[in-house]
Order: sequence, then structure tokens, then C-alpha cells
Amino acid sequence: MDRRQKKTRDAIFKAFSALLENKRYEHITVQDIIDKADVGRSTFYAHFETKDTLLKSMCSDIFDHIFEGEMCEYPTQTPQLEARLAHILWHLNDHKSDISGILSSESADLFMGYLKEYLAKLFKMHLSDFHTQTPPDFLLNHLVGSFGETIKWWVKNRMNTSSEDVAKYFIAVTKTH
Amino acid sequence: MDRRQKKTRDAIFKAFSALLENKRYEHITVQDIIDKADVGRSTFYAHFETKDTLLKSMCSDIFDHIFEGEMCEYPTQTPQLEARLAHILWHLNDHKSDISGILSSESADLFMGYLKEYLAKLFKMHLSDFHTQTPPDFLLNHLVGSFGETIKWWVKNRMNTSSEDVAKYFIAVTKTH
DNA sequence: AATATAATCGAACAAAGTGTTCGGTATTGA
DNA sequence: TCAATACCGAACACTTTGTTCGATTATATT
Repeated sequence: MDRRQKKTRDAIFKAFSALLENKRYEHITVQDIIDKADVGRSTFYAHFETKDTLLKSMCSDIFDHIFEGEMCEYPTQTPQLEARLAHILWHLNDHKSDISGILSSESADLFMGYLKEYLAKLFKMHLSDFHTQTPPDFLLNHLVGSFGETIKWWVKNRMNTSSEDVAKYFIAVTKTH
Repeated sequence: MDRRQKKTRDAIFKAFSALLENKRYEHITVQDIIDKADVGRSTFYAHFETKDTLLKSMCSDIFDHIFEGEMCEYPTQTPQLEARLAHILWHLNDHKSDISGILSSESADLFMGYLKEYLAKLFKMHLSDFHTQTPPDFLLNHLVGSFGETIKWWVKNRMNTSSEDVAKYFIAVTKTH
């Protein structure tokens, strides 16, 4: 790969990453990026079709690195899985600033954010039903987050499953004490 | 409230909802909305500061309705919670099209989407560790989704907890068999 | 029914962003 | 050295945004 290409690519990544620390993804413009990266407009579009493509490339770089060597078959035991998860989390530290920026974006998250406000109120009343050997805020986040993901799954599947069954499934995979 | 206001508000909601069925939230413009709603440009901005405000108002309408009467203290027992969750899911059917549209948005979801691809591969190897009385795709979605939410929580808390502890917490609240 | 009030219209506006093109310049790898 | 190619940068047409303002129109009230 041409040195110039790599240099430009890195400059764009770095600028994008820096911008993400102070600005939401949706509000960052290509103009912002090329200004910060000090790169010509046409050069940007020579590398990336769009802003989303840039994000995708960046994610691939990060994830390929983190999950490298993690994808082989292991004896499937929960302790082993736990170690793997810890390992992934450990590597994520290397990209702390990028990730923080990206995760603070909006949109479907706008919807989920509002939904979660209501779910949180609801689950708070039932916190004592569940496993309590974890910090309360972790537990609450887990319940709200995973039930939110359940709703996404359900909607994605065109709400084919009955609501009773979905609720049953959710209770089934979540540990009570 | 003036009839005209309500009429305009409804027209905008309806148009927005219709647009969401065929177009991602991020790509819908105010122009699209006022064209479909057949409403003056200035009228739109008289009602909503921005597109996000519109979404927020819409969400409030939906959630206030669904969670109405759900927010009082009950005897906190898991079967009772299960019924409540089912009830919420049931009501969500009334807003199927809106919700489907909103939940298909991108951005932070772009990042999470890529991350989840990797997580899914990983969890697939460990599926047999977990509770199996649910459909496999539900289980996989739950594990990937809730671990993704765990990562969000962790990042949001500035990664203060050690990665080992986070992994431990996650395993603790998730039911194995 | 008459009237004051308030919502809507529509056109125009500056500002900002998008994505593309193209001729010229500079760097690279062979 | 030299051909290939990556970059520059300016210009382009186009879209979107958010605001303004005077002219209409519908509304609630008396």
C-alpha cells in the first residue's frame, strides 16, 4: 500500500476519532473531518464513499484486532467463556475514546432511550426478584437493556411470537435468586 | 387546544410514521415530512424545534399510553412481572409500524451492529452452556444483546470496573442450565 | 352573526453540507 | 530516472436547514 494512502487513511481515522470525543456521530460532517485531518475534499471521497463507510472501516479495524485468535473452538464451558469475555473487554480499553464517542450517538437509540426510561421505572419495582450479587445499577441496566433487546428481536421478527411467550422466554433466561 | 393545531400535529405524526415504513429515520428530511403531511414549512417549525423533537413527542405519546396504570407498586413477584411485560408487549402491537421504522435506524447501532456480528460468532460456540428451553435465535439474541448492553454500561461508567468483574457480573445474572 | 385572536400559508433567504469533476502538482516505487 | 498514481483545491450544481414576514384562513367567544 502506498505510503500516501496509509498516511491519509490514518489522518482521517485520527481526526474522526478526535471529533467523536466532543461531538455526536450524527452531527459530525465530512467537512469537519477533512478540516481536522487536513486533507482535500476529493481525497476523502477517494477513500470512503460516505461517513458510514468510514465508521464501518474503523470498526472492522478495531474488531478484527480484538477478536483475532478468539474465534477458534474451545471446550465450551462457562468459566472459559467468562475469561474470553474479560479478554475482549480488556482489549476494548485500547480504543476507549473512539468507542465512547461512537456509543453516545442517537436515533434508534433516541427511541430506545425513551423506552428505557419507562422500563427502568418498572424494573426498579422488581429488583428484589433478581440476583443481587451484582451492583444494583449493573443489574438494572442489564434487565432494562436485555428486555429492550428482546423487544427489538421481537419487532424484527414481525412480532410473530405471542407476547406471553416472549415474556416467558425473557424470564426463562434471566437469573432470579 | 385549537382544532387546527391538533389537525396539523396529527398530520405530521401520520406522515412521519408513514415515511418511517420505507425510509430510515436518519434519511428522512423535514421536507419529506411537510410534503407528505401537506403542511407549510413554517408550520412544522412552529410545532417542533427539530426532527428529534418530533420523534421525542411521538415516543412520549406512545409510551405514556402503554405504561399508563403500569407504574403503581405491585407485590414484586416474578410471575407478576412476567404478566406486566406481556402486557407491555401486547400494547406495542398498536404502534407496530411506527416502532418497526424507528428501530431500524442506524448510527450507534452501526457500531453495535458490527460489534454484534463478532459477539454472535463467539456466543454460538457457547450456546450449549445456557438455558435451552427457549428458541435458539431468541437465546442468541439475548446473549449478544445483553452483553452488548453490558459493554455500553461499562463504557458509560468510564470503564471503572475491572474487565474481570464485568465478565463475572454478566455470567452471574445470566441463567445457565 | 360579528369580531378579535391565533394558526397556517408560501415565498424567499442565507448558511451549510453533499458528492462530483478536472487540471495541475508532488510523491512514490520500480 | 520516469511512469504511475495519490493528492490538491477550486469550482460546480444540488439539497437541506432554520428563519422571517406579510397575507390568509379558521377558530372560539360574545
